[in-house]
Amino acid sequence: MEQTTAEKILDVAQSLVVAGGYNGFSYADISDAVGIRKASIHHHFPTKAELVQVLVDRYTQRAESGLKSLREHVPGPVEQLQAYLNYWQKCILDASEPFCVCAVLAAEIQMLPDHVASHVRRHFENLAAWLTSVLKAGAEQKLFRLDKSPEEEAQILMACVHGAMLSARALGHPDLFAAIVGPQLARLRA
Amino acid sequence: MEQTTAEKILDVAQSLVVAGGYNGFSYADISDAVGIRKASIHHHFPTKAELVQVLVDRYTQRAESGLKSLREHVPGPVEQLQAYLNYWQKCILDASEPFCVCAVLAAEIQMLPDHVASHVRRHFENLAAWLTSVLKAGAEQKLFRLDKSPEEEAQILMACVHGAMLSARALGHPDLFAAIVGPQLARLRA
DNA sequence: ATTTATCTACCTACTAGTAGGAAGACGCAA
DNA sequence: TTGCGTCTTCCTACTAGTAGGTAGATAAAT
Repeated sequence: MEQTTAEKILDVAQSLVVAGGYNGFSYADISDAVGIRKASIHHHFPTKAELVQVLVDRYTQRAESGLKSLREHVPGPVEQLQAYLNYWQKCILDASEPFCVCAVLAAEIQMLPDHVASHVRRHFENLAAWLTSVLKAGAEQKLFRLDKSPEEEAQILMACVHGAMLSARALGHPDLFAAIVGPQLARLRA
Repeated sequence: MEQTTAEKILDVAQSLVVAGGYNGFSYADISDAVGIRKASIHHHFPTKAELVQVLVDRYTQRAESGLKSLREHVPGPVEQLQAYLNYWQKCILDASEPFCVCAVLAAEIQMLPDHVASHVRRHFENLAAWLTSVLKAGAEQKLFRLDKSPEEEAQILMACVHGAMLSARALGHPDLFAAIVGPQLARLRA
């Protein structure tokens, strides 16, 4: 077996969350897509809250290790940031993952189960921290020219990325992502 | 009577949408909050899709007339933009409307009823158009210095605003909105 | 022999939505 | 003014369908 049932469930659930948020899908939807009965999903993930929590956890960990390996394997801070933005641009353009799981969930965070909400928040913190460290490194090497502190610039950049995803989705115009995010990177470069 | 039942329903529904999106509330929730029976809501709004469509329509119209009156009654483009950002900053800080209705809905636009989705898209178009015209006017008066076209700068700004809302909500830190959006205005000023 | 994964069958609570009626408000004619 | 029909609003009572979740059996794997 190349992929466990639990992983199939998580994959399907993730794309359903990306499409419509926490309340936008049901166990029946997963059941249909995976090809097992509804009750079998409960065997792997007793409750929906638990399922989404695991899903967000997996997403956060993957993101963290992906970002970490960018820092390790991509030469300079400018290129690291570019690679991050390229990743999302590709995901949006080919519609493979047209939105960040945690961004959708953040929009409805007020009515999310507590555990899910805190995991979503943590992803935002991790991403902001990563951007901060890249910007800081770039500024020290005089590759970036920051108007504000690395922390603040990271928050601005993160907001632009999420906002760009939202605009691209709302206006049904995937190219908007690059059009919004590109100039932001350009303006940071020294 | 100072407020009709239909208006009460729309008000309650709007704050429920802001909190949890299209699938984050039910007629029963509205029923509880307004103090009428579930069936009575169907009298005013036969279907949920219709209710949300009217709600988005009302929201879009209010936004449009609000933005229009800013352009008419606030002296200069810089101040008009500032007033728009101040409005949202106030809404977020006092938690009276901590998120844009259309931004929440945009996040789940893929599974929204068609009519609702198109109304949401139109709000994004309207807002982008307003920002474009303010930026264009400001650039002509040498009050703004734009790196890109007014259209592109408007998209960037709109994305920042929505992203800032999202970050403020996700991180539970309302001040973040101003911290993100403030510098963006500052950098546009000539 | 126990654990794991799946199934059928079911439950309760809730979903959006409907049917039909009661109470009142409206205008209008005698 | 009274009385009549109509329209609006809200109600109780209901429907069919779906939500998340459970119980218990079966079969295979360890």
